[in-house]
Amino acid sequence: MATKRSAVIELDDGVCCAPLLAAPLAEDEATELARVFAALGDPVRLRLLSLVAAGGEVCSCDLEEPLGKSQPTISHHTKALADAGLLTGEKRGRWMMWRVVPDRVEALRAALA
Amino acid sequence: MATKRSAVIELDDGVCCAPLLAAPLAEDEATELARVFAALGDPVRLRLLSLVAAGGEVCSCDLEEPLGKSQPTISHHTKALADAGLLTGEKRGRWMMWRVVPDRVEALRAALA
DNA sequence: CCGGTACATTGACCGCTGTCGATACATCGA
DNA sequence: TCGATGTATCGACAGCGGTCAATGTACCGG
Repeated sequence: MATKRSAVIELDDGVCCAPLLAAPLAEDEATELARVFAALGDPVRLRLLSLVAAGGEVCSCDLEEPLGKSQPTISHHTKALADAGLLTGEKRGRWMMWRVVPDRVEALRAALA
Repeated sequence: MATKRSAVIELDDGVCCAPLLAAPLAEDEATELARVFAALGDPVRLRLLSLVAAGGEVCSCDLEEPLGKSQPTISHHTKALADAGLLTGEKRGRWMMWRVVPDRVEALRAALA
């Protein structure tokens, strides 16, 4: 389907800020929001996110050990969080440096208002 | 497993308020938080939640039509949200009346701080 | 150019979950 | 008591998603 790729853009364009508890959510809004919440619906990804947040900037290689997961699994989770717009990756040399996207987290908080 | 049932109690006891982005999450905390986020990781449940929030108090029978899902499916989702502590149900006569738990939503917002 | 390193992708396995029809249970009106 | 109504549960099915070994790809040092 064509809508598969990027939930980031749509969310940043306003869907995120529609308060969940104020008015009934449209199906499209609900789908986009659910995609982001689903990205947080895994304990490994939550811990990964908090590790990156704590470190400010963390490379994938430094995540395998504390999370106790294989390298492909780490890559899978970072991709999932990046697709949800919660993480941003920058390739620096051989290392992939990850940072959280504070605006995105804040948007989620706004959606729960 | 014995820890399957209720994520409600543990979360209310403080796990919820551990800010995600401040310090690395412990595995237990991450598991509990992920359970709640996962409950929000479905578009039908998000719309259900917003419908209940908008109505203040809504019975299951009034959810089938706007959500376009069968009665067992509605029951499944209300149970999932209730298990996550986001919904409270009270049986009144033949009807099951649902209300959102604002404290729980606020706890989630706090976790994203 | 070559070997090693960091990461991404693929393929496969398996458990979880959203969905519905059928059925059971509870409650109310007559 | 009986039938009707609102929910919950069960069984089954299909698709999604987390996991890892194997492999591919990009980058660096020598």
